Amino acid sequence: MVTLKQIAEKAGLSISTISHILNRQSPRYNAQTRERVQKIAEAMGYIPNRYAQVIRRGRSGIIGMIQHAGLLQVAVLKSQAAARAIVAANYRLLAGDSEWSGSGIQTVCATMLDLRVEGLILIDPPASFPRDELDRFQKHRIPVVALGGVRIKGVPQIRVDAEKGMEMIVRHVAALGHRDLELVVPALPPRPSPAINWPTLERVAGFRRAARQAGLTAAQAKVTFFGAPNDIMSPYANGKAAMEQILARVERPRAVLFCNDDWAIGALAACAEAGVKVPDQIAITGFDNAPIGEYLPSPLTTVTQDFEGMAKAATDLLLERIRERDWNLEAPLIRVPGRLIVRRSCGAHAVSPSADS
Amino acid sequence: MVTLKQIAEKAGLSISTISHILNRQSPRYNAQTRERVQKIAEAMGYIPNRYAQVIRRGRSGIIGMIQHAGLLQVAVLKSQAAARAIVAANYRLLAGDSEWSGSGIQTVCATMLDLRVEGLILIDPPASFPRDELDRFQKHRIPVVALGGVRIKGVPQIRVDAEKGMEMIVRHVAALGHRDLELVVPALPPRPSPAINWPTLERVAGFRRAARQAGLTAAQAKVTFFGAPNDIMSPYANGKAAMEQILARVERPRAVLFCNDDWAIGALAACAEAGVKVPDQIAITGFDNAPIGEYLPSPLTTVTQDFEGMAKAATDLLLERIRERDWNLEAPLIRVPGRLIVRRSCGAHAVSPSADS
DNA sequence: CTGTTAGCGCTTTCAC
DNA sequence: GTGAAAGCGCTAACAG
Repeated sequence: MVTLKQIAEKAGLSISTISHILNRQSPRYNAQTRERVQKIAEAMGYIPNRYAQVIRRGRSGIIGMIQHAGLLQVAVLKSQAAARAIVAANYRLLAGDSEWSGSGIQTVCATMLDLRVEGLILIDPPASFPRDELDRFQKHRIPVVALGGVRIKGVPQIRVDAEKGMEMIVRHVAALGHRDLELVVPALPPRPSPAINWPTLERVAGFRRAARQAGLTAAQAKVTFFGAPNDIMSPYANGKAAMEQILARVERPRAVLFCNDDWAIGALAACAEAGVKVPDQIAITGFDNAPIGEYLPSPLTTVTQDFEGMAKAATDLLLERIRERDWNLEAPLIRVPGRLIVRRSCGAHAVSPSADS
Repeated sequence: MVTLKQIAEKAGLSISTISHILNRQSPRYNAQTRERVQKIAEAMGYIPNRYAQVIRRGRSGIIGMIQHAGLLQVAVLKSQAAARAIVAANYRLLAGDSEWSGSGIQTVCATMLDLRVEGLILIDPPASFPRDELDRFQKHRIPVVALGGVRIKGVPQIRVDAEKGMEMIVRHVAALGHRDLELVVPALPPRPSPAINWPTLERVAGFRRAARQAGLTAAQAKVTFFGAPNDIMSPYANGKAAMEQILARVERPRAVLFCNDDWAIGALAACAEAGVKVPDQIAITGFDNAPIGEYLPSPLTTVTQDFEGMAKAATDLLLERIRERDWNLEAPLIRVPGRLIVRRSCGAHAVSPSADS
């Protein structure tokens, strides 16, 4: 690899001069010299050694991002939006895809740490995110923010307003004349810490409130907790299994609401297998607006989020904390409202075909 | 951040001693001293400064990985498998998604270069991957390998045997009694270089050969090139549009074969919208075995790949080239056979319900 | 406008 | 067993 020294020799100048011209864009040099040096560097294929720069400058200029892209399209959308925001802020991005699991996450965090990220952004962190890894960042005064996911103590978070989102769906479904609603949410751990502020519980709250306002009885607004806690690996299978269980009952609900599109996709599969027509016999809704939702045989009614704006906000929050090194420990939770997207799966088109999008 | 110097002071030893003990696992020290030093380092939260290590050692220990796929589940599966292989080989991973930033691939490659990756693995590179970026790596003697994707000159590649895969599907579909097959493949650029060895063309070849062997006439084995060349951003939309066009024709094929599951998903949506039953009226197949394919209302018949094994092979190839710095320029193309997965979308279950998986 | 110099944190050779 | 010293590629304060 070409070094400043080699360029300096070739140009007959000193190393520091070359450094100034090449890596500091200093205007205080003779235009001719500057151009000549630039030409030489270009010709030799010089790439500044970032390791040397970082070690001298004392900062890495890197922001880390940890996600679990897995199967979920929305996680990818979020991380892409965050990546754009980070690059736009003139930072380099170090992306890590832990599978949110034991050794995966350790490895990723270790890389983040030894590459000295200046800040860390978590995409949809699960409740199982290891506390001690987080503490390590805290200890080294590396600020962390979360985009989506579960509330983590000391970590500022930007996410969709799950409660309001659920309310929108319930209101819409109820307005279509559906009674007997059922909300399916992933199971919580045995003793869910109330401090944690689970989006799931917010969804349940929104569901119940809106159902009440729509004049539904408690029996007409059932909530089912399903699956193993923190199981994010098999959303389709979970959705399918949950739906199968519902379909096996004597009395079926008229509409089943899911926490995300992926569970809803599994549910659609269960319905197809059982020969149950969506939305004619049963209505299904999702949440998050995964791109594929539009391309299912029964396109999903769902709630979308402003990924770009939220990612920007999360990044800004992070940058601010990076700047003022002495950030206090209050960690805001910012809920951003989503937007209802009506498609066929809820049965809206039986009522008013023009209501799409 | 804690440095060796600080630890040395606290321990009353010299920096080089600490360095040996901590970062070289040297056994040549007094066990007591070693333990004491380790304790101190632990307590102080020491993390070796990788920038300093790299600069001294002269190698980064990082392997880069570039992917270029947002919505496609299989790209994620491949990259996760590759990531595991890289970590298992004791390298750090630097992952970049070309979609992740404004000027995309440029930015990502720049990061790869200035973090001095020792090798680069490309996940499903498109034909549009810029040649000059590749040349830059070549020039700096950084080996590059591709896992899947389009054939690139000078880049060793491991991918599924597209031709054989297609043959398997055709044979299966023909055995079910379907005549009038149609293969839909993404359009190629105006003058596709024959040197490039397009997987698409291999698929076409496999399709034609197997059709002939099954006794189908040319008219019974149609090939349609669809969409804009190199458009990997909208697989669902493309599949849907292609299918709509087919459904609009007076004479419809009995089975439509797609190049990947994502196009097939779009096609299923088109069928549902048009009220065409899959597989009763028309059979559909995909390719790649995206996890969601199993959970569609008409689960997709498809071809799966050994992602883990292929990723391992690609990584091994890369490591070998990193090791022998003077790698010659012959770049093998290794085709790994896939495996047919039969589900409902092809109509197999109408014939023999037990043939699943 | 250009060059000298003193490091950044770490590794490694070689001497004690 | 341990430490002194040189130096990796680069930056920045300061001198000329």
